[in-house]
Amino acid sequence: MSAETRAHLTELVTRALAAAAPDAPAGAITFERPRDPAHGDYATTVALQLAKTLKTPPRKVAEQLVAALPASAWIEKPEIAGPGFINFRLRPAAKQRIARTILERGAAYGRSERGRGASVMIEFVSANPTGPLHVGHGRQAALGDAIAGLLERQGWRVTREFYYNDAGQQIQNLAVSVRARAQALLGEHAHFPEDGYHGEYIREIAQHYLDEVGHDLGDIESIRRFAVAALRREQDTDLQAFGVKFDNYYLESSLYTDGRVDATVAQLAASGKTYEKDGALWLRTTDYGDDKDRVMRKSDGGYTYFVPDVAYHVTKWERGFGKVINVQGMDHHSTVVRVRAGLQALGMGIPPGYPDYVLHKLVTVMKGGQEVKISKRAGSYVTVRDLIDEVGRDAVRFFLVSRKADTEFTFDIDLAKSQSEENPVYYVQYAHARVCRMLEEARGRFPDDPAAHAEVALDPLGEPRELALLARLADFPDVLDAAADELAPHLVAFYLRELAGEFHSYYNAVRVLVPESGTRLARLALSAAVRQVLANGLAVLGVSAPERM
RNA sequence: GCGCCCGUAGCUCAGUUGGAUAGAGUGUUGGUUUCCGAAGCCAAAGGUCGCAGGUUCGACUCCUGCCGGGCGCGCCA
Repeated sequence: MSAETRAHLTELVTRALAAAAPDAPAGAITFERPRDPAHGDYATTVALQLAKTLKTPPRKVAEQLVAALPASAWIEKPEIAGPGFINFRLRPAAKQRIARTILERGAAYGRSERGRGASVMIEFVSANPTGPLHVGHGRQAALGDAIAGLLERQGWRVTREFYYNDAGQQIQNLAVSVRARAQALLGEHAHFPEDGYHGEYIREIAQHYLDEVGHDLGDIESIRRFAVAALRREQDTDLQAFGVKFDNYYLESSLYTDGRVDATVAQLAASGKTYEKDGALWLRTTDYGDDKDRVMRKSDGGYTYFVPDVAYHVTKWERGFGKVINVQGMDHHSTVVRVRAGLQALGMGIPPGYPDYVLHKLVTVMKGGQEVKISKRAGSYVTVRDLIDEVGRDAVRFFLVSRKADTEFTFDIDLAKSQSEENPVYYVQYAHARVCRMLEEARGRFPDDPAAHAEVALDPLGEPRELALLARLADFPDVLDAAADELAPHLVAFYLRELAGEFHSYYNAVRVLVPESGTRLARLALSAAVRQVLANGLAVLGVSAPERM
């Protein structure tokens, strides 16, 4: 629903309410799109909602409201249906307007200022440099970047951040693994660590390391630095191929070197929310909904991982991000309560729900009819690179955001390959390419047609399919609003699938390039509007909108 | 055992924050191309919304209890 239409309908109903039911409690009037188009373009349930407080049957409330409704140039006289729905039907002129609006606004159609320029950070991927990115990271990358794209179009100042641990136990494990492989390559006897990284990439890194340093392995620290740098490069290359770009990389190690971890512990201790037991320092996270208290400082003096996590989120707050969204796998959900509890205990005035989390379920990968186990240590997991190489970047990105984050995702590689032409993304991209060709064809056949479709009279657009298409185009801003509010980019993917379907159906039923120029121009304008919305929607998801394919 | 998440058509999934007769894709079956892209379109068939209660004008949606699946439950990260 366009902003103008919403404002107009709200105005009409508000005036009718004031006239017919002055005692009605004030509340937001909402409109919905009926599932069945026969019920009109928009419907409101205010009569049903008010029936109880007004002590009047809902149907009667509806009748009184409709009787009091002022006349409008935008909508037909509404109908009452069922128990008391009020159904509105837009006049064709009101629907036709949307095409002009889209062509005038272009890439900005669907943008809003709801974020008011406030800063939001989206932290996602955040893979440690211990191996290539796996499909779970791919889901995070697709989700996080799409959410970032949504919020940018809602007027937020978005920062994409990648947080990683470059100095922990896992990194040490990586270095030891690489050293063992390097020693083996030199023909030396090497003890490979039990829980080491077994992937082939470890051997490659070891080989590259030897190529650089020769036979003298050097100390473990040199190996660590080399391995981390190599894996960071590989991850960056993959992310670039995926079309995801981060504004900032934050190193966990820096939290220690700049004293933030110690400062956080001291601050928590001062808050009175900690206690010593069994030689360790505990945080009373049960005060904030956790099911048990958590150790902050182990009896050996080291910190548990959630302490730097809290310190890290303090930096987000202090860097001015009033809104923070973390995109992580569901296996991290136990950290949600813990991190929030830590932030609360600091007493810095950070809101209880800070930060937001989008947790996604695991991606299971099927290949050759067998499940491929996702495990860094096993080294046999499917990487983001594998998927991109096999089914293409656009298909992977579209696919990975086509489902709600909290549902399990089965990515069958064989299926994705064999059916790649029937992927939803191809269907949507094909629609875009089809309009592009149409507009090109029109330029060739009717060189005298003005290019400025926005100036064209749109009243020839009256076919049911055209009106349905116009209504669908008008939904786009609402879809973006809902997707941004719910951090649910799959809504955009579904919308695009439906829009493309509506469009293909239209193009099969109606000829655009008819001799009559008024009709032709109006249909070309509608086509151009469809193309624009497809392009805008695909841009949100980070998927390209090809002009031909 | 405890906590969180999920359960909708054969399969993969939506469901507009409680609204009208439950929706797509895919698969199956049938139809469709002198003409702007058939990578398309049209139609049929396919349902105990996991089960049982409760809340109310009205429940796939909210509450309770079961059943099934996933994840987490360490002084690991």
